[in-house]
Amino acid sequence: MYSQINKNISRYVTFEPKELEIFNSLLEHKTVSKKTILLHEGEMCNFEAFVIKGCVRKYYIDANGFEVILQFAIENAWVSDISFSIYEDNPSRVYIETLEDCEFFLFSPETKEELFSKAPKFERAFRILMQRSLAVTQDRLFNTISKSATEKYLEFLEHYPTLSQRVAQHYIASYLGISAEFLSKIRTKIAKL
Amino acid sequence: MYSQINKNISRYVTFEPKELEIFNSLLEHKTVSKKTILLHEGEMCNFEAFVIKGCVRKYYIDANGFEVILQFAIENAWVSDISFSIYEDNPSRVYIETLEDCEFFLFSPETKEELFSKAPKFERAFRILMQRSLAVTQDRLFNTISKSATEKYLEFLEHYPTLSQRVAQHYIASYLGISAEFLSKIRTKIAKL
DNA sequence: TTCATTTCTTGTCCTAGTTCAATGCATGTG
DNA sequence: CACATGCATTGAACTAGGACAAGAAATGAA
Repeated sequence: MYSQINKNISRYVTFEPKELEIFNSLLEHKTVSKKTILLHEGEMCNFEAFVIKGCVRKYYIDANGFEVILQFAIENAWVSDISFSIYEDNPSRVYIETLEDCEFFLFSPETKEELFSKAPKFERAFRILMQRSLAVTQDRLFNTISKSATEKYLEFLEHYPTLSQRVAQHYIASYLGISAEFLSKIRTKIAKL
Repeated sequence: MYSQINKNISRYVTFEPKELEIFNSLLEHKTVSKKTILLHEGEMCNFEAFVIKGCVRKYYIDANGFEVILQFAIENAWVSDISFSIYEDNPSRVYIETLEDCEFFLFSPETKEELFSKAPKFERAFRILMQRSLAVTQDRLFNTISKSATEKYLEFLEHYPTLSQRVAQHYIASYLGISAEFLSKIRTKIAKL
């Protein structure tokens, strides 16, 4: 049950069995059905979630009412809204929604603190996870700015080979920052090659 | 001399004078003249820099030879290439260049480790800094995807009021992900209002 | 002060991607 | 099963922004 998350958290920092025990004891296990919104815009995000099974999307709604998907999180990924740390008092601007039936491990900010005080090495592990998310996001920013829609789509397929089967195309379009219609045209063009 | 950086690092974590002393003793002070490249593509980034004075840009070069600016760092900001943490063995894909005469405090990865072992609370401070960078980058990704060039430029002016005076316009264009010519057209249109 | 280099502006033409239908196809639900 | 809703496709018309070129203005080095 805990092997997935323990493997994930141990990727860059090695933990003692005892430390992992503390970690596991603080996790909350949760099952959520498809199409459930875990976090609404305007709420405070009081969790950090590790996806054991399933798929979620994290998205903003822009000034014109369009959804912009910031992240897909599938098995072994973390999701949360960390933007509260920018505008400390302000509530979240993002939505987090399950796209499939999901299974999670959850943390509240308080239990995270408890973890850090009981086993300080986790501070380091979470710093490195954060660092990796930043690197991924920077990479995506670069791609968004410098690549054509077709290039972005092909790269997406390479990077998330299973995802294109699992989620609706218009979500992928939204993730890539292009219209659903245009993605469809790209796909027919690619298929003809 | 150390008050700026100490204020910065103490923003989210409170340190004892002794801890700050350790921190300061590990910093390397460096003066670099304008137009110096601190990090070339293909090198390992062996520093994390805090800008005391001056301005630097961090950029990629895309497949067509175009520069894409990922970050401007001015006084009290941190710059580094953290992408090494994604592709552990791979060297950096980014350049870091001073745009003005600059003064820095520098850290090597080794001294950072030394700091963490001597004063573990810094692990936390750097985790939170990382988290903030991630939030800023996510925000920027959202803007890049969902806003028009004009909106992005106006927001840039609001967010970095001094920067538009300090750096060449084509750098700003590159940061916004638009062509220098188009930015110029936007500016004349705005001026006519 | 002069010449060279970089930066900024402006115009013209062009294209990648959008918007708005309309249509067909899946799907899930009672 | 039928029907409603959501999803993907296609086409036509449109537009934001890019590419290119040429000139003006600013900066800087000698």
